[in-house]
Amino acid sequence: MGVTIKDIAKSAGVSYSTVSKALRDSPLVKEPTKTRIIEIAKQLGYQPNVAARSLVSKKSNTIGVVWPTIERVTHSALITGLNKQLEQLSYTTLISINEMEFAINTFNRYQVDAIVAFDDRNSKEPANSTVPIVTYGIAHDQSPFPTVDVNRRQAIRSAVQYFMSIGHKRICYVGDLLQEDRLQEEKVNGFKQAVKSFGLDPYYSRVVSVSDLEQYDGYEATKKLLKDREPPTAVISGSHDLSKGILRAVYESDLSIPHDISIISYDNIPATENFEVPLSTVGVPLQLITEKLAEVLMDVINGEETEKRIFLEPELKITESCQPINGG
Amino acid sequence: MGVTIKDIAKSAGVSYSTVSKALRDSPLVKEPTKTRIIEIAKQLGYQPNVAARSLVSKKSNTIGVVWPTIERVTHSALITGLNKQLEQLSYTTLISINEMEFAINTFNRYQVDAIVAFDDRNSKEPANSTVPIVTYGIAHDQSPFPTVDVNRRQAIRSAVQYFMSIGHKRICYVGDLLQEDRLQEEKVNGFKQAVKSFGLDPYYSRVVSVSDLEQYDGYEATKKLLKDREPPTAVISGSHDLSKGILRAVYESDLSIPHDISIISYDNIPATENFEVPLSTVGVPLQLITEKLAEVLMDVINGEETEKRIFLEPELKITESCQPINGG
DNA sequence: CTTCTGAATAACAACGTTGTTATTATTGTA
DNA sequence: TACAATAATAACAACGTTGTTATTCAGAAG
Repeated sequence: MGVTIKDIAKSAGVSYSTVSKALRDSPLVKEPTKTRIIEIAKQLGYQPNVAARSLVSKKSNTIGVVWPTIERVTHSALITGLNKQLEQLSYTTLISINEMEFAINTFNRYQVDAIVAFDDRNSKEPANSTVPIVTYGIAHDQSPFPTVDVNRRQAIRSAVQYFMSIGHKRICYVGDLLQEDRLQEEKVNGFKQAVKSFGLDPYYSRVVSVSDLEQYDGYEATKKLLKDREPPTAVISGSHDLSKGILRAVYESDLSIPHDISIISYDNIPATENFEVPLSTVGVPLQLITEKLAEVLMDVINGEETEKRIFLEPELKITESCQPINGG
Repeated sequence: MGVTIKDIAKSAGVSYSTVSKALRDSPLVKEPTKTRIIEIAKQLGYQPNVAARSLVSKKSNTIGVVWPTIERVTHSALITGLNKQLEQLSYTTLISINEMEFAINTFNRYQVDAIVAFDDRNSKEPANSTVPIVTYGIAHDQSPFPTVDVNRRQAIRSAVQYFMSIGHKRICYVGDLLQEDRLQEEKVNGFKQAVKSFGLDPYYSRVVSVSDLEQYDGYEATKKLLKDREPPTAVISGSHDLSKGILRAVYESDLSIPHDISIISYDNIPATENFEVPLSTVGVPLQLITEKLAEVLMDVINGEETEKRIFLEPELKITESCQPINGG
């Protein structure tokens, strides 16, 4: 069925070891022979057998991604980016949506070179794994593997701080998820902490809950929020999708941005799509995250020492969606 | 690094071939020896090396899923279900989000036993693959691989037919996507065809476009729709999420379901979550799809002949969200 | 007390590849 | 012309596993 180097060898009239070298572009094979062999391989539609190759070389050039929460969209953009990043390093990405322990066992059997695990709320400590693991998500101290994480707490804090610096006193955060979600919790905590340490009045500067992170949830929450006697002058949104809904609700209430309300959105996407007003954002650009992840992966593969907790610092990108409180 | 059967053999004082047999539960090994070996294997944390195993057995017990459009949520529930289904057949699922041809090459190198490819609008004919392929999506005739598909056209047609049978004359379909998406097109075509062949007035029974399939899009479209002088008495929704928005918009307009408007939603989920009124649906239950996919996969793996085009017929589930036009 | 039978285990080849070592062909030099 | 030295290719072992074949050993039968 599958065409092997032996088939090519026979067809080219050389030994199979020569074929192997030719295909790996070894200098030990004469140039004309090499090109002839490569040509034949292409003609026969040869695909190297990973099993055989990784059996002898103990390398598979593959990264396994453990992603049990496929249904939550959160990480899909990140995984897409990581996939691209790794492709450039000539690694192939395989994804398992099974439960963490099972997935890790699978990848161990497959001898992938490293594993990326997305932190799940109910993930047990990944069992004994021969393959090195890198986790992404909330860095908890007990984890024995290097973790790459975004400093979400700091992100929201920066946003609050910025709003205060331009005179805002009533700053709300939209995006508290009722269900347990550590990533969201971090942001909420960042906000509460900031309110406290900056001495804002918690009556006006409060957290608004939503049932999910989609556009409609932001819309709904903001509608309610704007009915307050004294609505906020600045809003921080917990996600890009929420922001879309927030904007919609603001416009429907015949208010304008930034004149009546300033807004900053937590976001990983660098340039936000064409809204009426370009949206200010705070967060770590996706590419920075994937680059760091790829870097750490290469480190653990090459057995190099890595920092155990890597916190990526968010960037604040201010556009016309923010304005000083007494500037209009 | 990895512990092999030879390590176990040494530790148990037997030959490695005996270990292999013991772990595969062969009757050629005496019971006490067997249990002793298994015990040692467990202690050492042995994980069989897939590379070696699939090299000799030419089987990997793995199914590859090609899913380049990870960012579109459409198929995530389906893949989750398929994963479960295959797990029960003791197959492992691996996913690649790379472009079709690349992904198929990868899976060929990995010698997966079969590949499931989700039809992508711009998928070229999958190149020469040693591994059998099953596609899911719109069945186009030129494809040389078995295809499993849902008869979306028929689904929408059934809904129209049902509405007519209970007296509705003004029936709208919400869910035309502006971007090219063959799955959506099928539904729209089913609607248009039904309107024509059933002799409905295309002025009142029309297609409403949305920019995406999310809740807010349904909300927005319906808001506009209800402003018509003569809005429809029945609405067919193109997706579950759209339906949520449609319901919301109807209620906000102080209309009631089914008194003022009847609604049927295209959906793959059998029992729809707790809305105010349980939602009527038409579609093929997810489980039926995954079962069929798994079945076809097993067939192609075992080299059995399969039907080339498998169309799953949708089911209509009517609840209180529908009512005869002159019944209230 | 041999010889046979069958159970239990050991030894070995094979899977497709890579890296190392051995062999042959080619060239340059005395 | 003979002999290194080197280039090009061939042969071979190894990776960890499975399935087949060979060996050992106990007990049964003669």
